[in-house]
Amino acid sequence: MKTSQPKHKTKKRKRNSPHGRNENKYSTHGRVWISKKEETFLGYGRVVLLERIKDYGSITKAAKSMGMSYRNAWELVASMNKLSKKPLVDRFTGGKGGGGTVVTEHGKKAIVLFWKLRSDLMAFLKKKEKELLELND
Amino acid sequence: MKTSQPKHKTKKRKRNSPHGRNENKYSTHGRVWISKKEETFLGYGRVVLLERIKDYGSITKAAKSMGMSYRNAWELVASMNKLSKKPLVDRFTGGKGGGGTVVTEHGKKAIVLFWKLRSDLMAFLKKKEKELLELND
DNA sequence: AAGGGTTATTCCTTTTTGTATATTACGCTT
DNA sequence: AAGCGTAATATACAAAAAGGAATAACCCTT
Repeated sequence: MKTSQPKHKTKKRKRNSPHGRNENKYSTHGRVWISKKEETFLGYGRVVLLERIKDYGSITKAAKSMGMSYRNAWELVASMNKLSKKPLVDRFTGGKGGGGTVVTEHGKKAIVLFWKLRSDLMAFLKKKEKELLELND
Repeated sequence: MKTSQPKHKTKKRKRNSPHGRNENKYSTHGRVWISKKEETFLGYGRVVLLERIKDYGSITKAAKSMGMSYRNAWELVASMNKLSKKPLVDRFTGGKGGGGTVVTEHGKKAIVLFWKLRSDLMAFLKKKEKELLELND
């Protein structure tokens, strides 16, 4: 899964001062989202939710798996589908297993596209963090 | 001032569809901030506040000028100064004019540095927005 | 000594946000 | 026809965040 943590710690060493104590360094943070008509379409939480739905086939289970209330999850899904010309998920109620929700092909493309956007942002932030050294004097 | 709007509309033409109606296009948005020890140090609102303080020499007037409560502004200033090794502003109470707050040289450098970070983010977002065309099919 | 305008601080109200719970509809399964 | 687990929806409650107002402290000016 895109959002899972690596199983082992990275070998990269945390930079300490030459005197051996940890410094409080400035760090850059950022968020990106995609919107349409002043309304949020895709953001980090929404895309994670989409992935969980893809994994579980159910809004209920997806919401529970990430500690989110069903109502909140449902509202996010409704908003995303409303703003997208082609739906990101197909929902059906009743039937085998009581119903379910599946991510469409278009939804999967949206997921990939957002992760690309976000990883590029992360690279941007990492690069920019080095420019903050002048604040540390 | 960095945050003021241009006096005249830009000549750049808004892109319409070939059929003449305005489309609802996807747009990218983003935010950046600088933090230290999991606490926000500099963000958009904070830096705008710093600039207003630089212009007015007073937290009270700066806050009023941007529709912010004095209390909120004071808390932001206190947080920024607390997190910065060298203070961003010097505050003095009583005296000529009742007191005041001035932005230090280090504070001015922080302002410039943050605007550079943010303008680079804006350029990044503008570039990334073109990659969203595949969502518009 | 009084005034003025600012910083600094506290208390309380209001607004917003999130959560918990309950109910209905649905359609396949048995 | 009854059961099942889900989507869909509404209501009430709780927690948290934001905002407003009031007050004290400060020190120069007059």
